[in-house]
Amino acid sequence: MTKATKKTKKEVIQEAAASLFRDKGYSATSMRDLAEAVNLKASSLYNHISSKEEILRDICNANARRFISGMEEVEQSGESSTGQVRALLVLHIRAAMEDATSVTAFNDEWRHLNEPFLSEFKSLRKDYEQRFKGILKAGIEAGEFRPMDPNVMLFTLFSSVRWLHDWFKPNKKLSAEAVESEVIQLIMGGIQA
Amino acid sequence: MTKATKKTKKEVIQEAAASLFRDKGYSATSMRDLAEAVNLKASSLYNHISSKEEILRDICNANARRFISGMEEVEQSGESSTGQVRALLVLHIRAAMEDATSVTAFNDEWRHLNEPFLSEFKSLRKDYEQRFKGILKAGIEAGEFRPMDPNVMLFTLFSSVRWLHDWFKPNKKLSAEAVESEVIQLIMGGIQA
DNA sequence: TATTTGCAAACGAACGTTCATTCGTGTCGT
DNA sequence: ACGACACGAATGAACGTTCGTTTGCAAATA
Repeated sequence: MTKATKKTKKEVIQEAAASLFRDKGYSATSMRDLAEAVNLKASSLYNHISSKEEILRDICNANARRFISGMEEVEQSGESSTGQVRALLVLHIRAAMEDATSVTAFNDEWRHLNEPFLSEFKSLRKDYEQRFKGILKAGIEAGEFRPMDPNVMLFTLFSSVRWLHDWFKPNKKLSAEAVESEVIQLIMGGIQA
Repeated sequence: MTKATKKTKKEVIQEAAASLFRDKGYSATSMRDLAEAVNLKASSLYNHISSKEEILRDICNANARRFISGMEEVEQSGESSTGQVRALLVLHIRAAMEDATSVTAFNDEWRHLNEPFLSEFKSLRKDYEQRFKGILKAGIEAGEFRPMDPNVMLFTLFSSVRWLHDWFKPNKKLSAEAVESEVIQLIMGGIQA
């Protein structure tokens, strides 16, 4: 073993699930698919997890935590609006590239949560959006960004970094760092005054 | 009524399906859900369509046609690279706003196609991407756009307009025209030299 | 020995789809 | 104007399959 940290079987299952959710979607991924991916039978999964939805819930919560704590760090940084947006872009881009499977589930599959978790999740998400929008508004008022509808700005920013987990495979010609810097350049160039 | 043509039941079913596919995803939408949405029983649907997958196929094909014919028009326009990209952005934005449900299925659910339709679709998509990328490369070489990896450019453009079908609801404060012009401004500002 | 893990078997529910049948409507030949 | 007939549309019942999950028990691990 080259890896020092030993993964629990539960973590192995969660990662395999995230990968299947990305490739086929939550609904189209069966517990038998998942079991096969971790060399078990479907019934054995339940020694480690309590339901299919719990897996999705854990994935969504872990990612929500990641983004919210990143947001908090940015808010307390004292940076300019430009610096804050740049830092948030880095947060999104790194997450998409380092944890592609997990972020996909977070982005695309959360709607399959059941209540009350669905509402909880949506409210976390809304909160994050509001705080992001606040930064954009401040930047517009400060004259750092072009005058523009902050909603359009916000969702265009969000979307621009959403393709990464879908299409990006690092290679010789195009490193992760290069992608990061080019995407940021492109987007910041579009919003700056 | 501006539209003279009466919708066939098949079209009604297709539109209801597109809407359900957007809200719940293809896999999570059952034929009984769909039947209920058009006030029928599941078995009755098969008087009008031949399978669940056929519905998805029709949605994907209709949208593929739309984008490809738009691309052909742009290629023959003799516009500058800037003008061509701008026209393609309009194409994507209008499609997302006028046909939100259909475009969503097109964007997100095509992977549930079975062979051989899946491969056919992917090859159409690839072709479209290559032609779009060609325009971007020409713009870079002509000095109209910043020197940048064309793949990063391409996929960032694609993604930027993908939020529209998800989030945009026209209202008094933000018309479709305003969104269109602001998004274009933002993106073109990001890529122009 | 006590606890954790895995598995075969089985569960009810839901899935997409097929089938025989029914009902209404328009079109025949007469 | 008439019954005969074809046809599009809708239905309830049922098909075989797959779904997520539970159960009882054996093997491994502590």
